Amino acid sequence: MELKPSTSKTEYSKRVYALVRRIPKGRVMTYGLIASHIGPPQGTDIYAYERIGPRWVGYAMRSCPDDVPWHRVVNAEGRISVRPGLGPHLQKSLLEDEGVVFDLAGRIDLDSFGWAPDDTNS
DNA sequence: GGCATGACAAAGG
DNA sequence: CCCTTTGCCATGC
Repeated sequence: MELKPSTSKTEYSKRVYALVRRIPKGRVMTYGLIASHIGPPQGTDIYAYERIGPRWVGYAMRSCPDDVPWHRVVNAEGRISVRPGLGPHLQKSLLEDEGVVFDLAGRIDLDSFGWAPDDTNS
């Protein structure tokens, strides 16, 4: 897939959406994992990317299309990130409906529910 | 076209 | 466990 220099950021967002759509039901992905799997856009300092990559994913998800299962994206601690205007309640409910279990601290066991594109056990 | 802000993460207090 | 700082770009006003 080509990456036009002038629209690399937009393409990047598309990649994020595409990847998030691939997350199986009942599994979750972290921002950092998404970022590292997609890789930095052309001309991006990869060292800087390792620090801000996850953040870019967050920017992209901020205005997610309706067909993107945004609730399957959680932060590195397995915690739900609060969306502007919405409390964590909705996202938690959506995930629990899919069988995702939260521990007493309200965190997801990424070791069990975390998913990667190359996860054969999808 | 400048200024403030932020779905993150890791480290430090 | 909670709060603060730093990294650094896209987005919104």
